[in-house]
Amino acid sequence: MEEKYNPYTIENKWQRSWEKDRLFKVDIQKDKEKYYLLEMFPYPSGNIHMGHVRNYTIGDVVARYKRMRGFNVLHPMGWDAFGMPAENAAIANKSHPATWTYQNIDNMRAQLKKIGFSYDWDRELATCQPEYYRWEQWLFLKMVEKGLAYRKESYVNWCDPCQTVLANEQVEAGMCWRCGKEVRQKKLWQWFFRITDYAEDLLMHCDKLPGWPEKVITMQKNWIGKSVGAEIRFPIIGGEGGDISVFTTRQDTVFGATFMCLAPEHPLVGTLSEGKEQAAAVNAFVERMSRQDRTAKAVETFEKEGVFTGAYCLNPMSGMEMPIYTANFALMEYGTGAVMSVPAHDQRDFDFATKYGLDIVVVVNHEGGDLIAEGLTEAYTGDGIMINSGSFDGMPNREAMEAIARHLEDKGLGKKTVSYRLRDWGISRQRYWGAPIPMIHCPSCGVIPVPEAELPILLPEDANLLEGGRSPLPELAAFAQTTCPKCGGDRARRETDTMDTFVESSWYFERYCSPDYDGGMFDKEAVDYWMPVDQYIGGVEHAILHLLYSRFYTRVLNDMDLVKYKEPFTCLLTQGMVCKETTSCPEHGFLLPNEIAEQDGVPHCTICGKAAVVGRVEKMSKSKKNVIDPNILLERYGADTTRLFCLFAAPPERDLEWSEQGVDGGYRFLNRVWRFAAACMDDIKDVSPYTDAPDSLEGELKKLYKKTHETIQRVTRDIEDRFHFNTAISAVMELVNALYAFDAPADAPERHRVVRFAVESAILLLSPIVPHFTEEIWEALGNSGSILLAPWPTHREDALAKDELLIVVQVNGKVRSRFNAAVDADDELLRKRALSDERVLKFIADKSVKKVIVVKKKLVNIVV
RNA sequence: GCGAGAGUGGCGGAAUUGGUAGACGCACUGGACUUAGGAUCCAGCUCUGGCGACAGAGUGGGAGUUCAAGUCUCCCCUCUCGCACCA
Repeated sequence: MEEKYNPYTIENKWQRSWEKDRLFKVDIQKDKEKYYLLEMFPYPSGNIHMGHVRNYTIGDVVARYKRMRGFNVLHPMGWDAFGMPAENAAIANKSHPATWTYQNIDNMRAQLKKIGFSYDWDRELATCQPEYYRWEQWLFLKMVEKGLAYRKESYVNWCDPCQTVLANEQVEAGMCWRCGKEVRQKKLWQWFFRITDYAEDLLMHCDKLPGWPEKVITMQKNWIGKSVGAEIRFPIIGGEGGDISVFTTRQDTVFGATFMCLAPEHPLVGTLSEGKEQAAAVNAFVERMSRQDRTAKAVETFEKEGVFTGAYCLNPMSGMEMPIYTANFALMEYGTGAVMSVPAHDQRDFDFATKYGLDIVVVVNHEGGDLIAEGLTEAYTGDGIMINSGSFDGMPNREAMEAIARHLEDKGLGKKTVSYRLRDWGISRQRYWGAPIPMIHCPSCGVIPVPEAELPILLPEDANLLEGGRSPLPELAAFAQTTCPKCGGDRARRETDTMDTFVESSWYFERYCSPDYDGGMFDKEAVDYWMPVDQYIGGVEHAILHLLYSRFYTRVLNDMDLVKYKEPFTCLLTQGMVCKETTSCPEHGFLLPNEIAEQDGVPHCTICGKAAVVGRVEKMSKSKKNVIDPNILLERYGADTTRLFCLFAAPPERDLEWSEQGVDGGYRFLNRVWRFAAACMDDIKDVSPYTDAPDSLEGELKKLYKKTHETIQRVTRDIEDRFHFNTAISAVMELVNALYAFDAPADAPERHRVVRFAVESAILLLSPIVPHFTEEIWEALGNSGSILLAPWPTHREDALAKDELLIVVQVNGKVRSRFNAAVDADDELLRKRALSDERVLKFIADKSVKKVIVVKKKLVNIVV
């Protein structure tokens, strides 16, 4: 064993050794229990960043730990390879997205290998490969068959100059992020997945995911957003039997509905105002609303406004004539797009009614109170007793909810129903770099699926990307022009939209089970063995979309009998962000690390020399210029220190704050272990570790032996139960400290064997965390075979047994003294010792003892 | 506004079922070894008072339950995240 720890040579050595022996390759082994560990695969953006390093280190530790516990561990890695950055980079570099993507993949793969992650690289996949998206297209056709994929016209953010659809994130204050021109809402035909069919099932199973963080569960529940209420129809006056259907959760207040509000996009808005004097104003309002940025609008500053359509409807319960408005606070996407407005009991309706001088009718009176419409300054939204509600007067409103719903159903005026916030998943992207949607538009036959045998529909490689990100596919005749599979007509066109990249990431975990399978999406036997994923790890930013889509997709596969389970991920860990303080110069804004220089302990801007300001600790991001490149860490300290730091600085679910000193500390610890091992290696390399009962050991030896077993127990519990690697590491640090403090006579019997056991245990416990480092020492100890094939150590109960226990003595709950007592000391003995303790006597001298509480093996509390 | 999580030394963070608050690490201080050390080893390190033994206070604030509260209950404050005119 070298005297000095040299991370570079040993990391190189072991990475090559693992690869040569193909140690991470796994196959189905029916006789072994499987464990599928998955980290969210990266988008191949070009470089691995600290967030990746943290995510994958956490996963790697668990994978290596589970392997040592005897599981057959599947731990794959791949690339979420379709997406916009590739297109943008290709436009900027005048190259092709595929070139850019594959270069990035090569680069990032090499980086990941340098960190020593234990992936089965034989299973690597990239979602932009035709062998992958072919099966996605196949499932799309199946979903069309089942009616789960469909086409409808819907509103999108559209930029005219750029001729493209923008994602919500690309609309900044109503303007296009690229050209700065106004974005408008445009109606386009788009493909959707009917995720709303599964809303109830997705919601119900939220409570059957005990291995998921509470936070993610509630986020999913809120996103699905179930409301129980009623649908009520309001006949349009003079509308020849037509009516307006509304959704409400407060059907008890229906007698108080005094006007109606329709979303500006509601189809009735145009027809109701048509030919009336209000028509022009209504059209102008609708037009103005369509230009409003619907995502970035600040609610607080958003004023409720609307215009009267000139039409009226009838309140079916109160018989009142209600004016019909179109208003900006009515949302087409929710419920039916129409709101029965009850100003007395809904704040929005109240604001609107006050503004436009509309009637207010109180129908729920609060307990013992006397609400009158005239005196109201705000809506009363609480519970109470029904008034002004015909035969329902006097009923508690909670009861009236049920009674009115029944009444409406009996009279055929409405029905009880539920509404969800969740909307169908729009998967069309007017983009090039994605999986083509396998459909054909024929002028005579309509929209026709591509025959299965023609899959995959390849994304043409010879496309030239266009300025502004506009998709070249519609203009690429070789791709777009085709013959109709039904009538054979040659005037058919391919669908030129591609699929949302979230579709690819909704089933990649199944593909990993049999990545080369060409008879379907996956080999059923492989999926039956490996799936579901036992532990999934990734950033909380995917708490809703990716995870919800994957749960939906899995249900679709389940309904088609392709898989046997409904939930793809049994346990989920969402790791926190990697953060660092920002530093900025009053003149030059955020500063890069190399633009900061210390002068008299104060950071200065090296561009202008002014004092720089150290700002908040924030997520590492290029725009904040507080990014640390993992490559620098790998060069300066090596992979093991980098891994150790990521795990030691914070528990995984919490944010991790970058600290130079923290990395140093980790490096120092490894060196400390190394030096100890190197110093005692000659003594211990040829002896077998002491693993017998502790009886024949004494004094220091027994103490160290016990400490070793305690450490094994603590580390195992910390990793197994809760992934608290930080405390696992600190437990090993304590053991190492104990080794340094160890002071048994040089000739004590069994000395070397006990030390060997301690050192070897520490190495084994650390091996999932710092695998190269521990391999090297493991080898030096004379062990044959890789440490990662060694079994995880287990503790002996008899070694943990204590001879004496420290008993705490409290007086009135305050600790006043401590003493050692035999393990089996009974209450009476403890009581006597406590009461005769000299320090305790000081506190009870002039008082009378009221009560003495004795807690076995722990403490005595004396109440005076 | 609704929902979730968090608040512990100078800092990152520890504290099974309520039972020694501050493990471990960083920073800092002192000592040892050294030509030297920013290496290493040993020791100290919540605050206040005291040379000290020790005493008092202390887990965002305030009440409560209890022999005993960082931990349980209620109210309040602050921060972070998510959703947000959801009818």
